[in-house]
Parts: sequence; C-alpha cells; structure tokens
Amino acid sequence: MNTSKRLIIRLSRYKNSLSRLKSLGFIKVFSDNIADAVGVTPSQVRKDFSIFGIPGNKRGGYLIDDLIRELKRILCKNNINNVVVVGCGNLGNALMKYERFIMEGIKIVAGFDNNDKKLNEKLSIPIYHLDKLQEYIKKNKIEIAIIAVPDSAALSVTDLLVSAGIKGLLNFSSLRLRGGEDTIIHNINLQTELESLVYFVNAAKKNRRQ
Amino acid sequence: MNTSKRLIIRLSRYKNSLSRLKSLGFIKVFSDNIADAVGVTPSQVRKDFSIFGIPGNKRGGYLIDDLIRELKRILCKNNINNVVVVGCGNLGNALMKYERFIMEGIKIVAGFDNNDKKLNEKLSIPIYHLDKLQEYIKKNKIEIAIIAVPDSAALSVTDLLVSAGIKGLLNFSSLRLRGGEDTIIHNINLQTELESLVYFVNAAKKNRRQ
DNA sequence: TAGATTGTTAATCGATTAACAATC
DNA sequence: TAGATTGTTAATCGATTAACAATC
Repeated sequence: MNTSKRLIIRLSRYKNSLSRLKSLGFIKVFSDNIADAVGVTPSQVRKDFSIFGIPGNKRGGYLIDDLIRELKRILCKNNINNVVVVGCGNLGNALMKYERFIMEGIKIVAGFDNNDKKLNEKLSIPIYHLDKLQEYIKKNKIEIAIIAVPDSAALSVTDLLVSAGIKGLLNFSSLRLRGGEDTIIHNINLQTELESLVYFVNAAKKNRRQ
Repeated sequence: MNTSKRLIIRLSRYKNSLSRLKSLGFIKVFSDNIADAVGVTPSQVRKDFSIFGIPGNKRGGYLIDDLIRELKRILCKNNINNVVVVGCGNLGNALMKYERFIMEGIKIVAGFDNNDKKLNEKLSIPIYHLDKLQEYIKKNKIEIAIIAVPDSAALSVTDLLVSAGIKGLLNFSSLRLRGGEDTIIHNINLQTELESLVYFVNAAKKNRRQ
C-alpha cells in the first residue's frame, strides 16, 4: 500500500476537520465539503479514502461518524500511545504540556534531562535523570520518543533511545537524524521552517517592487 | 524560477551542513560530500545550485566559503529579520527563547499575550498586551509573526496580523490557516506530526509480526 | 593526457487531478 | 427516471534521478 507521509498527514487533517464539521451539526459530508474544509481537491479526498477502503455512498456522501471512526482506527487512536520526552529545556517542557497531544490518544508519560535542577520540580509529569532513560523505556515498553535536546547531545541520545528499543522518534534538534532499519525518525527543524518563510516573504517583496 | 518550499528547505539544510563541514576543516567540497551530509543525491545538489546559478569548478568542486556566502545571501541572512510571537503560553515562550533563531539572523523582538500575568515578567524580550499588537507592527514595520495561540483565537489573531501588514506567518495552532494574495503562511502542526509518526510505528510493528 | 567532477538535458518516478462509468 | 456523487482509471503535472557532454 502506498502510504507516504503526506498521505497520512492528510488523513490526520481529514479527521480534525471532520470533528469540527461534526460539532457544527453535520451528519453526512461529501468529498466536496471535506476538500473545502481541508484545502485539497475532492478527487484527492476520494482517492485517499479508497486507498484505505473507506466506503461512501454513491449520491449519499459519507456518514461523518463512520468516517471519523475509520480514520481514528487507521491512525491507531484506539489505544493510548505512551511517549517520553528527552530534553526538558524550554521546548521540551512546552511539548510535555502540549494539550493537543493528550486529547488525541497520545500520552506523555515522562521527561528526561541531565540537569538536576529540573528533576525536583513538581509537575504532573515526572522528570527523571538521563541515567534512568534506558531502564524506563525497557520496563514500560515505550516505543516513541521526542528529542528536544541541544544539537550536541542529539546523536548520543538517539543511540541511547534506539538501543533501548525505541521505534519512532520525533526530532526537534537541528541535526537531521536518520533512522536504521526499524527506527522511524521524523525531523522537525524550526529554524529551517522559519528560514524558508523568511525567504518567501522577501522573494514576494522583491516581486512587488518590480 | 521554480522555488518550491522543499527546494528552499534543502538550501537551508545545505547551509547548515556546510557550516558543520567548515568547522571540520573542509575548504572545498564536492556535490558528493554535500549529498552525503544532507541525505540527498549528488544530482539533486548540483541541480539545486544550478537553479540559483551557484557556480562550482569542474573537477574542483565548490569552495565552501563561497557556497555558504551565496546560500546566506539567497536565504536573506544578511539583514536581520525581526519577528514577533503572538501567544506566550508554553510553546510561545519556548519559541521566544529558541537560541537557533537568534543565531541565524532572525530576531524575536516582542511577544504578545492577553494574560496580564505574563506582561510583567522580567524577560530579555518584552511581552505586551494584544491590544498593542497592531500599533507595534506598524510602528516597527514587522513583517513576520509566529502564531502560538489556542485554536479558538487563531483566526482572529491572523486577521489582526494581516490587516496590520504582516506578510509571513508561522502558524503553530492546529487550525490550517490559508493566506491571501500577499500573505505567506507556513503551518506546523505538532499533533499531526506526532500522529503520523505513531501511524508508521504501528504499521511497521504489524509488518514485523507477519 | 587521463581522470574526475560539474552543469544540464532527458528519463523516470511518484503524486495529484481530471474524467467518467457505475450506481444510488 | 433524472440528477448527483462515489470509486477508479487514465492523463497530467512536478520533482527527482540518471546519464553524459563539457571541461578543468
């Protein structure tokens, strides 16, 4: 099955938009409605659904509850996914408290840091010393981790995580990490994102001037 | 010129990798070196450079200093780009303190929030009340803003920003914002990113079981 | 000169869109 | 039945890669 990252990201967006449409009172929706809500073409919507065998009704569109249920099932939102955060600086801390994760079946169960000051803070989510990282992951069978450490520590932390059994990594350091055979790594580089925005703003400005 | 977002993101990565190679003592590099460092093909590297007319030497590769200078010029890193952050909750706060921005010619000059508690905190970057947002943007000719407000406020804040003259928006709310004619919006949806990672980890697990 | 690398063109690949038959 | 919408196939589009002539 052709499941590119872009496809899965779209599924996630469909789900979110559908929840909004549902709260607006929609019972059924057409590919057209979804397309408008998400900003893609109706063809794309139908194609995406057909890849996963999500059925609609000819002339009747899709039942919104069925759609949401199916999308949640595909995106593994029926069981709770436990996640750890490594690096509890500004960004790591913000991610630990990010409410949207909690809402969506993703539970951040612990943070890890090597700064002793942070270990004793009284938070709803405990922060442990990095020394405890591998033990914790193995004991609690954690599969997913978020990396929010400084670049200088990113590689060694990744090695620790992978050898402890982590299968998926969301990397916020600006080092582009590459996973081995059975490790999936998604990189989010905030600097690069902002940098590309700056480029396009300035490029548009030049255009206007001409 | 065909400047897709992906292309610009690659330029930014080239620049970052080249800085690392330079600190390792490299004077000149070949498209092969860069490709290895960034994780793309050598063809891609040469193609990307040729789109911007960045010259190399047949048989001699590229001079690393020239390359970095050219990339910085293209990415508008010669002048400082002032940026405001709207929404100073956990995430907004972390972004205001993100050192990588500062290092790269991007300067966060102010934060805005509607929570009075935050306004009086003594930080190196001042936080003002949302009431002052439009005035500040106009007075200081700010063109780029980061949105880190709750979803419920995202649309109204965007309207405020655009009508005050903001040209580029980095949006961290989970509402997918779409820009008008002369507003460029890049959306970063942390929930969706983590959700897609969860999908691929679980999909790989199913594969292994079979 | 022989060998290596760029710069560019053509080929390939993958993803999106258009079109339309099936059908409710 | 007429009209509307899905599901799928074929066409299109865009991005990446391979190949190779130019040349240092």
